[in-house]
Amino acid sequence: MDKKKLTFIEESGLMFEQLGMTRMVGRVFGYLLVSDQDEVSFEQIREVLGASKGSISGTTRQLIQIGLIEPVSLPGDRKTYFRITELELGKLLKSRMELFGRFSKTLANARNVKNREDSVAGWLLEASVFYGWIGDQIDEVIDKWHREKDQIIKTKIGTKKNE
Amino acid sequence: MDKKKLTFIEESGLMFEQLGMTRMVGRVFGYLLVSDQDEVSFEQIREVLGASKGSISGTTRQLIQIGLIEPVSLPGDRKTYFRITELELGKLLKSRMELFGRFSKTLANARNVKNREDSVAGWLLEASVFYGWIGDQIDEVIDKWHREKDQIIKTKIGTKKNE
DNA sequence: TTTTTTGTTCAAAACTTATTGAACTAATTG
DNA sequence: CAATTAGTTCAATAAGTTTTGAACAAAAAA
Repeated sequence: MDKKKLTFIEESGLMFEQLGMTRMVGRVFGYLLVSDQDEVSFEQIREVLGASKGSISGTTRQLIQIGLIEPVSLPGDRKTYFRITELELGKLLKSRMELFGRFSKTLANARNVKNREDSVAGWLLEASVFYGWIGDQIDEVIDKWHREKDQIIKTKIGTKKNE
Repeated sequence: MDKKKLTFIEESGLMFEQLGMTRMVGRVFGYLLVSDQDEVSFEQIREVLGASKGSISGTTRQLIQIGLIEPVSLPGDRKTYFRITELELGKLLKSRMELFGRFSKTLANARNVKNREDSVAGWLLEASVFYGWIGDQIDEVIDKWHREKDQIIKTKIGTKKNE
């Protein structure tokens, strides 16, 4: 396997780790991203990543659960293959934003628990409104993306040439 | 200490854990949020949370580093006190969005590593543009918040009464 | 200067999470 | 049906992280 690809796979592992998932999740996802095949077999993943069957089994399960990859089975072939789910963009972001929604609720709750209307209480009110509001705003931005993406992508590629 | 507050402190711990920080970080922050004092001493935090000095020392350091709390010292008092930093809203969100910026770069990089212009490559282009673009959009949304927050908060409180 | 207070540091312990590997199940082939 | 292949499960282990606690440093008080 191409050295560049292996490097990329490790990078991907580290990135996913930073996003709160495991390194192995990032590696498997990274491998499927850069593979030159449409789908890759369980055994091939295990071999390239040098991991155990148990590890690949658990990791692919997680990735399927998150929705980042999907299993593929072929007639006349008992192996399981995997491929990248071409996610609707914004879904991952939306799910991350839900964390902020919960953060917002916790902040609102903090306010109820306080015995004093001090400056922190004022800030808590503002913050809980903010994090609630921002969720809706981001939904709108994502809608805008779907409406205008062709234009946005064209523009982006255009400007890239002049960098 | 109020039972409601202790419950809140634990909730806060769990939430911060989910955001990728430690439980103790969440607890200290939670305690400062709901405390009825403007600032709280090191020893008081240690006592309420039933943790060691070493633990409080490391945790407060982290929280200061993130910018969520700040140390306060008083003349004629050798103790260190801590209080919530009344963060400009949106800063936390912005720093989280930087992760998406990096995600975007990683996706763009994956595209360079591939030897084939397949459907995943197309998706990678779209995704890397998306995650770059969304960062700017969110900056705009945050600016909008600062311009219109008074109105937004008033509206939110108004609707809350009718829930 | 000696003592006390306040907080820091860091090695060890406790805990948590990820990974392996061997035994197992399910499905297919011959 | 027996043999083979593919993948799962789970207990044991490895790896990593957090917390403690004892020794230490800094600063103020006596």
